Amino acid sequence: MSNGSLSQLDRALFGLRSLVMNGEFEGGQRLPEVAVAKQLGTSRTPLRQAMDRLVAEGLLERIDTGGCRVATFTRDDIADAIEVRGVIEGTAARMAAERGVSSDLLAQANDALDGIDRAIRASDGLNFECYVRRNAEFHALLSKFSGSALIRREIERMSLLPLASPSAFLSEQAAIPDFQESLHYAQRQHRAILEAITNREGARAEALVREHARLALINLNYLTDVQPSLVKDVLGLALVASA
Amino acid sequence: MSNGSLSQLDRALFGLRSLVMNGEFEGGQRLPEVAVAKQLGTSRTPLRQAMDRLVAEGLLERIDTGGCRVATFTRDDIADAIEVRGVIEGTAARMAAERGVSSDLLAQANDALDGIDRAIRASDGLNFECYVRRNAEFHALLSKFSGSALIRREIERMSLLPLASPSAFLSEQAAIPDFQESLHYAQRQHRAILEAITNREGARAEALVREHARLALINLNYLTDVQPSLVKDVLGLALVASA
DNA sequence: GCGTCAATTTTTGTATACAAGTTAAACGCA
DNA sequence: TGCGTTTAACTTGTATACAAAAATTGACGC
Repeated sequence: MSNGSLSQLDRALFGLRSLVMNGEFEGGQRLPEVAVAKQLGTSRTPLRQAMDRLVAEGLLERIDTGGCRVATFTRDDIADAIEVRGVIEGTAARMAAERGVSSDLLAQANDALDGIDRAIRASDGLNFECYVRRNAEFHALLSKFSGSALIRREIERMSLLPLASPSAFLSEQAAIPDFQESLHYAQRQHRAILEAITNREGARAEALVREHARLALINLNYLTDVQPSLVKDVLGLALVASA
Repeated sequence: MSNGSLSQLDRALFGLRSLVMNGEFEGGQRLPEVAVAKQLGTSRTPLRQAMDRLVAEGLLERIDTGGCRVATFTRDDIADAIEVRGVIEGTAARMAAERGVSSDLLAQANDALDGIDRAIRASDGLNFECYVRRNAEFHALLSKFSGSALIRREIERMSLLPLASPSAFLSEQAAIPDFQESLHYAQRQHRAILEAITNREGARAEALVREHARLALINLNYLTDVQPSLVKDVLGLALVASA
């Protein structure tokens, strides 16, 4: 059961999540179990489990009379999700500062930030793939810093919501000049966050992380207002009403 | 399916949650599906769904090789859960202050607090049942104030964790004199929170709610340190290691 | 006496059948 | 034509059967 090959449940979970995120279903549409199960090449039992999990993730919602539908999000929903993610990440940073972080972990975070510096300042332009990887690494370490499994789980949870994750908008904007400047700004925030945690400045760390999270919101607005042509490529944006 | 009688899933969910919360199973014990299903008088299918939901709630955890076990909590876990609940409730309060709350909702909250006053100052001593009801009402309104369905859901989620809810420790301590004084303190915090929200003082509202949430932590410590005889009656405390 | 391997038993993961409920359509009637 | 009712098709909820995997037991050798 725990071997390399995926279980039917995992197949159904990944498959359905991908279908929904890519906007294969109309927002608000009911998902008939038999049809979707056939589409995913599995039976109703694991599909049903997958649906339950996606309901818990917030991607689907239950219908009173039975079954599930695809959830729809307003722009305000996305903004709230980003804000809450920032609030919990901020709590992780504050806890890290208050409780202290091992020098080993701090060094790992420094490494990640050095990697981001190299990715940004590469002689042959931005190494985008490397930036995304290192950025994810830094945020993962941040949630680890808290020392609380609960906090880590909650941050992961919030990051599963469409467009709420720290790297939700990265892949679409690599070529936009304005955006490259924004990466430098983000990196300065990263450095400040790590400094605050190292200096045990809890309130500062928390405030910085909250502000840092708002970059996702800024990117969302920039994308829909200035570069609407890219909107169709952003994973999960199809679920946002009138976007 | 949506009639008055409970579905098998609901029966399994409520039944299993109650069994686990009451400590009917050893912490860390594996839950064999067939046996538990028989105990709950249902079949494996709805029980399995119920288990999935309890895993999402954090009450059970999945075993790599299959199945579920009862989750165990350290005192630090409880403290973290209370802190995160406070942080999110605090965010709800701050958002309420920033975005503004309709006078109708504010009036309802005032009513709830008036009810708490009456429950505390009743001529024939504390009306405890009334206090609990009104307290829950106030906290429900607080999460509603945010105007965000996401925030409301997250607060509900955190309150499901054992001992993290705003009324987790109330029922056990009604007879303890020290505790009655603590109710007055809590009520002054309630009033201050509502005042801050009314005055659009976001930072103050957030800080007050965070501090208010810590009452749960104080009650937990008081209970285990000063009144260990009551420990066995507290719902969910059986899941806490060495308590 | 203890560790290791094999066989057995238990337990889970998955598919499927069936019943009960829900939605949609067809039909009749005003 | 519009509306209410009945019927039909579909969809979900639940139980159960079966196979594959894991845990347990017991035997055997060292």
